[in-house]
Amino acid sequence: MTITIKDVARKAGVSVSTVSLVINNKPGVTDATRQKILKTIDELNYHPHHFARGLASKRKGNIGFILTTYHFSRAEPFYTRIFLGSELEARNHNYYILLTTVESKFSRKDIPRFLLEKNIDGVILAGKIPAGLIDYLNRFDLPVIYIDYVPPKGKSLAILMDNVDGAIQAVTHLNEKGHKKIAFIGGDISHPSIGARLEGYKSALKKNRIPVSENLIFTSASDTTTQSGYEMTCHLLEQKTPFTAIFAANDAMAFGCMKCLREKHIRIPDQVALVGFDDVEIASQMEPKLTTVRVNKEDMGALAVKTMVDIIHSERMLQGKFLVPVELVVREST
Amino acid sequence: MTITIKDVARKAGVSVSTVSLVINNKPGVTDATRQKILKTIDELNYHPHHFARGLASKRKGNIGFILTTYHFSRAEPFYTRIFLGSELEARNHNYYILLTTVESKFSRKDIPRFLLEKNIDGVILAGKIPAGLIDYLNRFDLPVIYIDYVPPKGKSLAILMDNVDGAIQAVTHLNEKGHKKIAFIGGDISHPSIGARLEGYKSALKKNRIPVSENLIFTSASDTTTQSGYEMTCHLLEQKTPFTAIFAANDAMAFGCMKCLREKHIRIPDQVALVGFDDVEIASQMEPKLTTVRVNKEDMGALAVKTMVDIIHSERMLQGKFLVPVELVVREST
DNA sequence: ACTTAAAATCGAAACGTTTCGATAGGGAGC
DNA sequence: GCTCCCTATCGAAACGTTTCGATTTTAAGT
Repeated sequence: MTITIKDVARKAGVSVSTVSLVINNKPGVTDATRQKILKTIDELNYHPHHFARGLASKRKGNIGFILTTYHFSRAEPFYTRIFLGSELEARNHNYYILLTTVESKFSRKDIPRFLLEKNIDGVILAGKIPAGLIDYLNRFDLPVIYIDYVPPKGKSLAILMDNVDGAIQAVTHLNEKGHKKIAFIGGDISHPSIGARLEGYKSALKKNRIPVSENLIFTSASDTTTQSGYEMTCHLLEQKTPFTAIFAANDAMAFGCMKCLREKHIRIPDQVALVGFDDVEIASQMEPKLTTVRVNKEDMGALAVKTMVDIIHSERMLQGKFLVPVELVVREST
Repeated sequence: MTITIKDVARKAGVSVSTVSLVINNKPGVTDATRQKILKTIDELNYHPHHFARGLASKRKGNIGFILTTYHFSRAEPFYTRIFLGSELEARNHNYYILLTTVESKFSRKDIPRFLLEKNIDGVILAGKIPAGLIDYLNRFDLPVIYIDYVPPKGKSLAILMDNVDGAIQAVTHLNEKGHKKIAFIGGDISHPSIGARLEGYKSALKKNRIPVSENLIFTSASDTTTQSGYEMTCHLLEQKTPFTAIFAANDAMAFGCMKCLREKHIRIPDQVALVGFDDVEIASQMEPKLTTVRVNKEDMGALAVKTMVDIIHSERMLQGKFLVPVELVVREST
């Protein structure tokens, strides 16, 4: 019933092994033969049997994709979009993505089956992943790529958004709009992304010969929520240090800033300009629409897969950090 | 390096085929032998090779899951959650879910690879799927299960939320709160879910001996957006027919109702009570928090997989509609 | 204890590929 | 025309299971 490589070989008048060479794009086949086989494959509508391939070769043709249930199912489709980019890119390379979620706290019952069955050529981890699982993973010599997260210890390959550059773009933009007194509303500085954004903020100020004033930097909040953004902004206002713009460490905090400014009847952007970071879905639906920094999420996912395929084929692991460029989206708040 | 069924057989002192029987839970093995083999499997930490299994048997151990890119990546994680339920359930049955997205308009280039390679035992389609793809699918004799969608023609098996019952619950709740004059704000009646909700509305009124007044039924909008909800509510108010409650066909429209009522300084729930449908993420964050009807999305996904596994093992296709129960979530708007 | 049927266990082929050592074919150099 | 080599092609083993017919064991009936 199903069409096998034998059918192709017979119809094309060659041996099975020659067809195999063609399928796998290997050298050592005359161009004429190759064309003939390709034509036959097309005519018969032949598709190699994934399982048979996986059995015979050591390659699995699958890439694992792990994220936490929380990250996957929350309303802001950040990791969902990253996955989407991965899936699309994987198709180009004829890989399947095996998506699985794990709980935020590690449990041995939770170990993805594709790991137990050694059913993948590599694994992509998106977002923060429980340390226990990372430890478990490191026991295999499987290629691992992190997206938007760097494990605290050990060597790794991570794909991250360029937070520093994003902050620089944001602050530079404010400066070009004439702002000199720019506040930073942050929190949880220990989080690498937030730290990087603060770093970019300072660096942009220096580049523009604006002195960095510690009075304008607010990082005492323990998280980066709308509530914290609200509170930090109130502190900023109470303190009376003059300022004309705010760079918030992420959009959630920026929404908090908006709320506080609105309550005090301070108009955005006339009296205070505001920039966020992340470009979450509702950023463009606020009043005023929020100027913010965006990363192409699909690109991050695609880059992870592309890199993974490279690693699998070259059989050499890579290490380090890939910084994906970000882009300033100018809207009404500046 | 990797542990195979042979290693298990050797260590347990039995033949490979006996081990195979045990792995597959087949009869014809002494309990003593079974226990011994099970123990050995555990000791060696053996896991059957997915590919080899797939090759030797005709079963693939994979279930395809298709939804449109649009449905997957929008902010309201409805289908994402359904997928999550499917994935969790699939683990219990030792199936992998192969997730892929397709564009909303069909293109031959877009046919999921797992279909071309015949790499799945069945396929689950969530949400509206392009007709071209459905036609293509029907050419195989693959089990197909639809979630939250029924294809317009042909026999099918669909898992749907119980819209009629949800509407009855909503209206009955309003009635219990003392409301007799309840308006229906809908739109796009041709959409099966919306039609069913209207039907449930009418049916609940009749059950409670409240006359159905066509003056209180608004279905002329062409879609079911917040904007339409807003406009319909304005019409309702202009018309002057007295009413004390609104049942909106979905949460988006309910938000539109809220906006209109707020503009006219009509207080919710004091002057007008409001019920929505769907329980989208932000329903619980509105002011006032919206009373609405919720379906357990994970359950829908899990049910689809459970049913699929049944079909695969029994080798008999099922047809019809499975209605998943819904639940009224009472919040501040009533 | 001996026969016999049923139950348990075994052995080998088959699934559709890849891979690698073997073979055939065709020029170049003499 | 005859070697020699290199390249293109081939054949068969191997991958880790399942499946089914064959064989052995067990237990029941005498």
